Amino acid sequence: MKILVVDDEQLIRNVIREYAEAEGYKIIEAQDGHEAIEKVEKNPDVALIIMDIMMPRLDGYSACKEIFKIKKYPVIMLSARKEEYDKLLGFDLGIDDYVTKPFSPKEVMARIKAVLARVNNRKEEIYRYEDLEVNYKAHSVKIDGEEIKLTPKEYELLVNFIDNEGMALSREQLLSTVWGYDFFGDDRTVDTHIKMLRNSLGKYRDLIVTVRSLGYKFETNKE
Amino acid sequence: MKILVVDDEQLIRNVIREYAEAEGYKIIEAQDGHEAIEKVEKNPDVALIIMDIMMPRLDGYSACKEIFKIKKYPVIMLSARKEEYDKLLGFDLGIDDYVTKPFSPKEVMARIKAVLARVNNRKEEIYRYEDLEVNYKAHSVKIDGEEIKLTPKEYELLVNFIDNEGMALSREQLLSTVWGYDFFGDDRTVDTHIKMLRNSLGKYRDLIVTVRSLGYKFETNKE
DNA sequence: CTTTTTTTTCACGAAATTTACATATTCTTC
DNA sequence: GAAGAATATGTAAATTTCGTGAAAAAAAAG
Repeated sequence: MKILVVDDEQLIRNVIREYAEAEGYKIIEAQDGHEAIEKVEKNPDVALIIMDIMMPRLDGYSACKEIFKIKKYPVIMLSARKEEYDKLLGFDLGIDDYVTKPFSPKEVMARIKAVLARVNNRKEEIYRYEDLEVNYKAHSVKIDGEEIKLTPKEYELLVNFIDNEGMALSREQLLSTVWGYDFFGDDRTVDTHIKMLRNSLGKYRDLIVTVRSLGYKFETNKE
Repeated sequence: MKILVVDDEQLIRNVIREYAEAEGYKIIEAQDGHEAIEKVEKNPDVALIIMDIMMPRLDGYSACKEIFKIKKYPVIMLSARKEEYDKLLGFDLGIDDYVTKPFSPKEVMARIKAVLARVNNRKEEIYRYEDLEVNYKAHSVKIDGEEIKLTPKEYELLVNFIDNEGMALSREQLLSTVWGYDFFGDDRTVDTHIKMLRNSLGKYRDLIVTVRSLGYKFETNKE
């Protein structure tokens, strides 16, 4: 999970990097608002932004405003003085949390976790097609009311297909979204998992359509 | 649904009002403990009280004591310093949640929702499934009418599972809700406690289902 | 302060899952 | 309908994840 740390003080960036990397997060740094915007554009998959308010060139508020035009990212604000907090509330920018300097690294880590947990907790729907039912909350799949057991990869694959219903996905795409950007294995691994997922899907095995020379797609006949 | 916000700082009251009304809640305000008691007497149908600890005239802690004599309302406490939590916990007043200042409006809203959801799920004082019985008030668990002894962590875990029946919970989620958001230990600690809880649950050990590569869920077959 | 209970860490083995790869099958093109 | 290319399938080895017990650490009780 990527975190973008925006602060003009290198010491602050280093401290957060050290602690966050120990927790398994990937850190990207920026020194000011402008650089923050650039980094977000290059790394649209950052999960959280930690942003100082007072910075040269472009301050934290303004940078957030710009960044939110691209996408509404979760943000934790850093600031030196308490009064700035009141301003923040007034601005109603949609800041997720706020930490005053000086802070303990432990506190920042706790807040990072808290914000990410809250943001990630928004799955609630159930996907249905005929007698196929995917319950995201329960992490379960039912066919004809009977729960079928999927391995983690099968489940992730299926969810990814459903999220991109009707769209052909290349093996590379599937590898990078389901397996992760750091997977260095064989393309054909996908085929094996498709095979297993199809078997698990039983009478719905044909929802996964082979797109020759490209990859696969999930397609229902509902129109 | 009515929420009573008790804080001497108008800014805080305004912020909470603004966010809560956007979510469809009705807000009543009070500036101190005495006023809070008055407002509760006038509006006995409030669904939740958000209360600051440090206030002039009558502090939040004492106000709660008085209010609970009327009725046990769900309460979220606000406080400026962390040490104040410990006091709260020590006094075991039955606070549902607490938030440290400075807080993010979103965090408070998330907690409001969580507390209300939990309270609504607990209309009954006792959770029952077949011969499993959890008495929230008494903090006790019975199987076949026999009380079983759970350690505090086992009990908290079980209650958390029941509150989220059917939902797959990651180890991180369990750690942050049962252990607290500032727990910095090993993920696998959860496994050990699951093991112990399962052993304690005897014939109901299978109600706790492992969700491979994710965590665990509490699942009954009742439909 | 000592004893007891509870919590946490950790490492091992078992079980489930993932991967690679060999072979079979299907599809496309001519 | 044959050749070549791409996909499907079966198998077994490699890896990951989980359950468990034991011991260390921490907290609570005496």
